[in-house]
Amino acid sequence: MARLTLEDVGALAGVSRSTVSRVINNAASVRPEVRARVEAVISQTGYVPNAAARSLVSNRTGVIGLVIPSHVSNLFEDPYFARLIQGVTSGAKQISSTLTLFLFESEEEEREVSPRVVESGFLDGVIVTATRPGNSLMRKIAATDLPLVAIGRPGIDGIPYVDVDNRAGAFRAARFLREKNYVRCGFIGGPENTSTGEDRLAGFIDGLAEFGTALPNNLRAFGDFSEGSGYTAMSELLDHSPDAVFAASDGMALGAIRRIQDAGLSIPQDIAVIGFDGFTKAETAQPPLTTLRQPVSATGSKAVEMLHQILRDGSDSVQPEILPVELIHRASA
Amino acid sequence: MARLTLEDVGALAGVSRSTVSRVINNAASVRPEVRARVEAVISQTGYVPNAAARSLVSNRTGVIGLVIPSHVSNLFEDPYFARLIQGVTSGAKQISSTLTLFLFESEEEEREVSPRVVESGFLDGVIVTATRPGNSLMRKIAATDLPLVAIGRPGIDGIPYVDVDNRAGAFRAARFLREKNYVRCGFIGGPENTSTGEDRLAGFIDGLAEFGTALPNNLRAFGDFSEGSGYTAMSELLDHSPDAVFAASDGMALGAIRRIQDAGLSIPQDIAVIGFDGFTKAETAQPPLTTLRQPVSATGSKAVEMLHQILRDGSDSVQPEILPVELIHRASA
DNA sequence: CAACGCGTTAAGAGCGCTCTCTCGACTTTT
DNA sequence: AAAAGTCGAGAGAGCGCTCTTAACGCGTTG
Repeated sequence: MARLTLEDVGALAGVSRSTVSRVINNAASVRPEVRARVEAVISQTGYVPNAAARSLVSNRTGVIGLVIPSHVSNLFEDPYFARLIQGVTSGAKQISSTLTLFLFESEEEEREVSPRVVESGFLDGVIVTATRPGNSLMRKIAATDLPLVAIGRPGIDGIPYVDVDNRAGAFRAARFLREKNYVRCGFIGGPENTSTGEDRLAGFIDGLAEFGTALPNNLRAFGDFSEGSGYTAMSELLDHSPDAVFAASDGMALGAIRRIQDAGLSIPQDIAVIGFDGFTKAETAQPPLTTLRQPVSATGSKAVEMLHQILRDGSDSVQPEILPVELIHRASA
Repeated sequence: MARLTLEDVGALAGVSRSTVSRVINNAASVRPEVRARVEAVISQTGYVPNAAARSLVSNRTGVIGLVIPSHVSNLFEDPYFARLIQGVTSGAKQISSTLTLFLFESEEEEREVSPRVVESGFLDGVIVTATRPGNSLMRKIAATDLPLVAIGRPGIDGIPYVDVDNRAGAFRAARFLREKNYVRCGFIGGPENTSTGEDRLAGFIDGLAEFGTALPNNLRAFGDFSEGSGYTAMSELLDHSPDAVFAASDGMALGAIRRIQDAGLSIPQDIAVIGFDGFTKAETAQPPLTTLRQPVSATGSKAVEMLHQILRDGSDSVQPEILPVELIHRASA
């Protein structure tokens, strides 16, 4: 059977196309009895409005984009993105939108696809994640009038964003370690040119400073959030005998644990370890990892919520949101 | 500035709307000199055709859906899906389509969203993954005329699908263990009502049978592919003293390794372990995991390719594709 | 030189929907 | 009881595009 149109449904219900349209859009000015008749026909026939026709005239597609830039493509296996996508999906469901994913694997791809993404009117708005300050993709999107929400502090003013309180979390980690009287606290950070990397470093330094402690350069090492990079970074730190380490991701913390154990040292007796993320793999680690749990899924749904608000009320109405992180105390520190 | 239309571009180039349309769609019958003039205007103005208007008339949206049913939502953090999504995305890029994600968290959601997914004409086709035989969502989609490709053997006849050769992989694992003279080979399987679960079990049994060995019931245990479930399943097997174990996922293999080590036994001396997946976490395990590497990303892009072929040539033209898996020999077996 | 064919372009219709405008029927007001 | 307002529903326009059809110039042919 060919697909039904509004006109067909109207004919079947003995009303005009306009009336059926009104019923579907829950508009007023339809007698309850007529409405019921139309609804009956709709549910019997299984009529579903044509999305393209609808958005052609309404300029709304019910589609939001989630943009994941190329520089994280190798990190995409990190559960972070899975959770984020789950959060965004569930947020999208709330506002009866669907999610389209823009996953770039090279900067070249970013350049090519961008006009199509942005200009075709195919999207109601986009969420850009894993930004690095000055990311060109974000800058380009921001330059258009496509509604935009960033996940993580964007490098550009005036862009609404959701972030977790990386700074407070790292601060908390430092305080926790100092209160337990660890005196040589090391740090394994994420990439320095990311807001997440910067904030977790800054928060940790501040937290130590609260106790009059500094973070010497030789107790800092950096990775890319992955377990392998944590292992390598820990090797560096080991030369300077820390008695505790705060890693800016659970993955790196796990790498660090492995490195420490490979050195024949035990956790937390010789070196305490704290991670950041709160993923399941932190629970089942040996020893279970003390970590700062960030609400990843909530970040995703919050971003959708903000986007929805912008779509409704305009972008002036929204403020950045900073979601709290929580210290989970387990055996590793 | 308001968005340009074909008409505007035509006016700027001194031609009609139709000609501009022809240029954009690379149709014949446009004089090179006119084409150049139009293209110049397009690139100067940054004109991008309106997606909704386009698909209203052409009945093509350039959007394909990836459906991930509810029963795996708790497994979504498994790198499998990340890789699959990467594969699908890159396949979609090849055919200049975009990917929309349908991620369900409950069966109720599956029911509600399904008409919208399927009937609105919003999708050119869908890829349904992680199917269980008789999955109602798949059945429902198959009943419509929306082009469909399954990932993993679907329970329904006539549906084109891509799968990895689970059976041959498991067969290979059995042969590998028997050739190394392990005599009490245990099995940790996935959910029994999944095609993946079934095939890996059947292949393993066949492989053992090749050497005249049976797989007794007390050397079989089942999990849900997750690490925790592997740990639990291994506990059961331990009571029946296997000297080798084949786990139907790397996650479960890692859980099994942990369980074996917790029992004070060593790998592979006391018990050999083989996994299935070939994910990075298998490499960095202690000991590194021997496993069957399946081409997940390729599975995703292959599925898109098949869908594209169906879109072009009709669904009669495609045959199921079974992608090979590869034994990666490491220290655990 | 009229008739024809061909390549190139314009004009027009129409995809399925939303939204404004209008009109008719009915209710309220004075 | 007539004028005014209110509500319900239909007719029509038009969103921006593709595709069919028609027209137009030009060279070729009998």
